[in-house]
Amino acid sequence: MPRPKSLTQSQVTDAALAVIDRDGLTALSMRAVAAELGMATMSLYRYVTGRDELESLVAERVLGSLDITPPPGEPWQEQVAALLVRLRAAVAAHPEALPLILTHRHDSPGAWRWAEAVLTVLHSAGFTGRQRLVGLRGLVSYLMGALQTDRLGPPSGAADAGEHPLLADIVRQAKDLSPDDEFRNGLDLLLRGLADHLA
Amino acid sequence: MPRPKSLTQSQVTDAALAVIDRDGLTALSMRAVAAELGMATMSLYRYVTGRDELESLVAERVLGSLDITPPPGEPWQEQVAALLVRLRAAVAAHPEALPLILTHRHDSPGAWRWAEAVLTVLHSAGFTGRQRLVGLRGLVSYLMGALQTDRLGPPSGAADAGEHPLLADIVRQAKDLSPDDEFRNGLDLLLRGLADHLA
DNA sequence: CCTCGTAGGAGTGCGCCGTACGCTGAACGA
DNA sequence: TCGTTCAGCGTACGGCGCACTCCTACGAGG
Repeated sequence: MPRPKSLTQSQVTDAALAVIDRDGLTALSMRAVAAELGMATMSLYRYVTGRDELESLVAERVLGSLDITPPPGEPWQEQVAALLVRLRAAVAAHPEALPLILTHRHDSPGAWRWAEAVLTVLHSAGFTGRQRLVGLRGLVSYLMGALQTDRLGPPSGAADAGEHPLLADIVRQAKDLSPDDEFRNGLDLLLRGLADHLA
Repeated sequence: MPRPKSLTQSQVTDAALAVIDRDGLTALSMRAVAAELGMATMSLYRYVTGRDELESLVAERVLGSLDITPPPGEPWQEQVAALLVRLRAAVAAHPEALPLILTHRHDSPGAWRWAEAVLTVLHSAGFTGRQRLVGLRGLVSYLMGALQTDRLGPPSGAADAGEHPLLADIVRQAKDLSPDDEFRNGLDLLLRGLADHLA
């Protein structure tokens, strides 16, 4: 009987993500999202209980869109790697939203589905429950840390070479290694460690 | 000639860290720090250029207090592990300050000294420049991610067992594994991968 | 076709935040 | 004693998240 809603929760979420991508996470405010939609600030509260829920929705938007079917016919290492690379890509598509995703990854259905997929691969590969625990946590920690590192960019080069020659060398070498390759190399370290455990 | 300062920058930093430890990072405000010191808000600006500098100082307080001498006579794995465990302990002593530390770790002299120490161990162990790059970045990413994971606590158990049996199993098993042991186990995965590279 | 209950958009205001600016008065050399 | 300098602080401003209150206009019952 009454007037129909003119927006959906999904549209509000999109607007929030657009603000974050364009102006950064610090620019995210109810006022900014409302402006993005051409509405009054308080109108948003018809679709969302508050800022916290809006943040959850943004995180779930990113985490819930993952393809969690591991590439068939590959060894378990490649299947795990593919799942990690996909998650990394999805988050890296919205680098400014990273802190939100880190905060909400423990109450996101999308993140649960992804974790279950990784665990399924490890289970099929023959890892015990304890090994799966250590493996998943290690992989996820590495991924989250790597995303954070990428987002901050290089160490600003302020470390002077005289006092920290090896660190300066690292900064120099990092220029010739793409973030994607670097991530994959670090990931291989973990996968190698896991394979040793299996044997 | 004028009235002497009644505080030091260090005392202001301590007060900020006290506020963070007691009431959380969101409670950190210039007003709160001033109240902690029994001063008016604007008095703080005599010691600190603004909130940003205060945050840097807090991060440096944590990162700059690290013992960076690796335990002598141990194999390189144990030396690297010790450095990582120490950094983890220092940050975990102020869990609420973690986001600050993550943000400022690239412009912190204390963090540079620590990184140089890790690289020195890897260099002595015979790793090439490229291997040191991948190794350090992998180790640091894992550490940062693990700290983040610990801070968030367990996955809130909301993942229902029916849909995600393996994940539910992980949550159950995690209860019997202390965060310290879990960290060390994940770290061993990386160290094992590194050792393989060396051979 | 008219009427009217109600869903929902918009305005206002409160209590926080960081911080720019300007005043007051204490401490010390002359 | 006086002058100078600067520590400490009061005020004010613009921005934030959010609670509350009005007013609009939609669409079903008669």
